[in-house]
Amino acid sequence: MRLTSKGRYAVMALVDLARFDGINPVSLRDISLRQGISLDYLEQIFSKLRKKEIVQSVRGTQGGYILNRKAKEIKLTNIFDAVDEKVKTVQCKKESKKGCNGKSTKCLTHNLWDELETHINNFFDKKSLDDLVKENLERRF
Amino acid sequence: MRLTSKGRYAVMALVDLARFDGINPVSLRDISLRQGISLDYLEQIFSKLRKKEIVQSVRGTQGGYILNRKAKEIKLTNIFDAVDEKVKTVQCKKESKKGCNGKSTKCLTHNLWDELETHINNFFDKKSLDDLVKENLERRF
DNA sequence: ATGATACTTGACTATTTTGGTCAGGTTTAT
DNA sequence: ATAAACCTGACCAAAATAGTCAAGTATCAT
Ligand code: FES
Ligand code: FES
Repeated sequence: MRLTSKGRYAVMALVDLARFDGINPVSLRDISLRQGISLDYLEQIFSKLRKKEIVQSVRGTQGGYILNRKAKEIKLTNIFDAVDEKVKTVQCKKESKKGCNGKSTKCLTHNLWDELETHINNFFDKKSLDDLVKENLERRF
Repeated sequence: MRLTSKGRYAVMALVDLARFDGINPVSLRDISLRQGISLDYLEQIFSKLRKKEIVQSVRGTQGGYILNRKAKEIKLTNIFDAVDEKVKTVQCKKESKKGCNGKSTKCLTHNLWDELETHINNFFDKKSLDDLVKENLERRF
């Protein structure tokens, strides 16, 4: 089970952005430089974040991105969701009664993977962007 | 974050095998047929399980595999470990003080990913093969 | 002895996913 | 006007995944 860079970068970038929340738009260029993430890649990521209304864009010179909701109300779940970093423990559709490889019934371990998925999502549901910023400041001093 | 088939199959196969624990060796062919997993792929998986002493092999006719320890003492952690299904939330080495892309310091979110990794591993540490077999029997009746 | 069954090993490969890059826009503050 | 910054879509190389294939060796049942 690996966390992909896309998900990691998305959170990293948003934590960076959240630290300036309410002051000025933050340009991707700045985030790119500070966090060492490719600008082009960031643009892909923020395009998705904007579509899911996690951030708002400000175009033109001095533009950039700002949070579209309060940091406390942005959970990791929302972020991962926006960039399609899904937690997927099975291949088969959850709703379907069929099993993985087209079998007529769910496998021996199906329930286990459901539990696992829930367990991981719990973690993402609890953590908000605000938590992350605060934890980060604490560590700094 | 996706769970790979290799890990899923390993657990699936071992649950199947554990149900016959202590009676007879179970052949991969049988597991293959019952669980719908390619025989060749199972062989790769069991080769690793044997090397990590999760199972023992019995060669020849009527041969197969048996558990090498009690089902209660085989945790999901051990299984995933054996088949190299690692939980990896970061790229950078844990021990190293350096960051991901060779940066001189760890990133803003590094601590978060460590927490996540621990959270997931907790789940794997708790669940034993025995638990799985029992849960499965309960559901059946 | 001799099949047949089943484990053993290692190489090979197709597909998918990942982690980007690149080229060309459009918008807006100064 | 022009530079900063967002926006879009296509493209691509490398890695990971999910296997297959081939050629064994060991052991049991008959
Ligand atoms: S995981 Fe799909 S059927 Fe069990
Ligand atoms: S995840 Fe590697 S430095 Fe933060």
